[in-house]
Amino acid sequence: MSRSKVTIRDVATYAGVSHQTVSRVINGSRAVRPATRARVEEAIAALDYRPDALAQSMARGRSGYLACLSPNLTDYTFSSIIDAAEMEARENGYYLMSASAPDAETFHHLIEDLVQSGRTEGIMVINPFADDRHNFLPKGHPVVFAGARPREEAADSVALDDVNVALNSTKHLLDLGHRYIGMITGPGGEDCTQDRTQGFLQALQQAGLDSTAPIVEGNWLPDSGYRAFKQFCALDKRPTAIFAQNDNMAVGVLRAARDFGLLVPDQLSVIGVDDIPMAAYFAPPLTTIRQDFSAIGRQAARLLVRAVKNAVVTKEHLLLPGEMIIRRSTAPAADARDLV
Amino acid sequence: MSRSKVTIRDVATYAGVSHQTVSRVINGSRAVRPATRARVEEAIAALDYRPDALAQSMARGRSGYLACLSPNLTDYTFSSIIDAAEMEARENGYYLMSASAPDAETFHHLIEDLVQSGRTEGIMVINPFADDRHNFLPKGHPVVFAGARPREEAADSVALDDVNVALNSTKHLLDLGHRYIGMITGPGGEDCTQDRTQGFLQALQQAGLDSTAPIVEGNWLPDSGYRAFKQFCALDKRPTAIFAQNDNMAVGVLRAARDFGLLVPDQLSVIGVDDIPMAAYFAPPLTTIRQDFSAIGRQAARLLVRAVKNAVVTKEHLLLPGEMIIRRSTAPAADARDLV
DNA sequence: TGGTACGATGTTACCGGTCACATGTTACCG
DNA sequence: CGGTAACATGTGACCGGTAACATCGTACCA
Repeated sequence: MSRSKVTIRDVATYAGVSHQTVSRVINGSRAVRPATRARVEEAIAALDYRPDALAQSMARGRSGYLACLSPNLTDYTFSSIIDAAEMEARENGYYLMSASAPDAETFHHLIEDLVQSGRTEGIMVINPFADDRHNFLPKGHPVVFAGARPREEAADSVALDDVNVALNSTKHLLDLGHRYIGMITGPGGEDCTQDRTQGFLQALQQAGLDSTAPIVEGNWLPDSGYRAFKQFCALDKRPTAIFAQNDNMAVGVLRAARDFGLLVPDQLSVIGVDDIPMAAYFAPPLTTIRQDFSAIGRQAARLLVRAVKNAVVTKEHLLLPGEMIIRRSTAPAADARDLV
Repeated sequence: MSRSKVTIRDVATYAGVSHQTVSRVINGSRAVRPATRARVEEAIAALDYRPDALAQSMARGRSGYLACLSPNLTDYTFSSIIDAAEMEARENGYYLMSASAPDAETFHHLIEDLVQSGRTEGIMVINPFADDRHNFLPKGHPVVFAGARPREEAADSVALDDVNVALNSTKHLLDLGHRYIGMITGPGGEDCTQDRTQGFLQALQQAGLDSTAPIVEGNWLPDSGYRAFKQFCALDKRPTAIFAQNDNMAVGVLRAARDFGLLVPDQLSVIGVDDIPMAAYFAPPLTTIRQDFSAIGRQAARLLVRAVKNAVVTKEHLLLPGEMIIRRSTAPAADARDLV
């Protein structure tokens, strides 16, 4: 009942000390005699006092909040990064508040309102290079990019080693004897798409294959994988293996193959990227490259906290490795199999 | 450069008015002469002034934040609710900050720190009755439950109409001629599990079947569905259809059936609940009851905002209907088919 | 035993807004 | 033309903490 109105001065009066001493006790200052501390703590308990976080923030000039902007929250890859980041932030004494910005305009508005107004001390941006939104980023404010390498060096970043991941998945297919491999990419403008494409082409080149491999652009969603499959089928020569730049699209391929009577992996190998939780449950279970989303989130939060605390430090750009998870959607190429 | 230090009084001086007039302009008060307003706005632009959100919150006594606590963020059902709630909150002038509380202790601690300290004005709790965490909820503080009916009437709530959803899915199986139906439930302690179980039994009863149907407890995750399938197979008489209380577990059953050489839907029908985005991509595509997570989130946020604004209103308890999505994992029972 | 340093505590200003109220100005009316 | 209402603006307190500095007492050392 008296709740929510009891202030630090009430406690001070009750304990017979000055409000500053109460403040010292709250903040664990050593400069308080044990007896005094005990009296204050007793008063705090008696009055059920809780420091007002807003007033603290105001006085300290630190809000204690970090922000995380992502295109949405429903995508597993985003939400799992955020989940980890939030915990890491909390363990470091910060709250992470996440907001989705489906479009650049919302993004701009959020930056304006979250950052410029001092609500947040630092900001984490997931998948920042899907459009021109990174241009709106505030100068001189701690920023970390998660899930994509930054095009500029101005901020810390944590991302999957996309080039190598693509390189390795493609190599896996090559090792299985596939010589004509199709790829389904993410939207062309995205950094991540470009890196994975680069890795793919690099692997082909290293194998001495010309890079006339068929490439279809998707949008990360299963249905675009489904449609891409149909495009591959319309080609004169159908690829014997498909590298989808994420699991969602790979799953679309799996489904399409089934619908059109093509056996995976016997007639077509499929590999994805991410290792979404359901990957093992499709038919057949999906071979993929696992991303450690949790690590990405935690590292990003850690870098952000660091940037917030020490104004100037050299920027770090972390590239996390992927882990190949071989399930049953990839197999030796039909012609290669004959040789065995 | 001068950024972040320019205050309302700087603007006032620049415009030759009092700080209070600037405050009026910021807040869109009508009581400012157009000419004055123009001068102030000019000053604001010239100085690149942005009101300090913290100071505003402090002075107004309102933080402008709502909190959302959920067991985690990675689960699609949670993240999609939160995503929608966050947007709705934002459209109503609030920020929603979400935090995951995997266990009751963390939950308790978060409540303490987020609510009691005045950081947030209201709190949304997703899936609140998994353990005793709801006992920690603060009295006299706006609360809304999302995703589960509350056991007490003290707060608003928005949830799927679990009883009817279960009733209908079971009826669907009964209509297909199945007479021996197995069920995989969520953890026994959860409200949602209990409601869905109730609907299931109710449907059986209405069909004049005794309720000796085999029931196995799962944990909402695919693997528990897989294991449940094996338990069903160990029975003297194997069910011809399975109602899984969520899609994840249904997917586990699909996978297990395939692994053990049972054809779905020919030899076994499977139905889930949720309609996760991937539901259409399994083999076979999963029949399920769609939950409108977005509506749940938005409604919950709307109720919370309402509760925050008007201290006392009668509590609302919204029950949203599910939508049956019939795909290919359910089919007439083998014996019933013979009759056709 | 006096001076100094340090530990414990109090005092006052301040963070950057908003609020309640006072004051000044303009307009309207009898 | 004086009085009053409505409008426009200014003044000072206040929100609930923290920071910087002042003060006081005591222990230590020469």
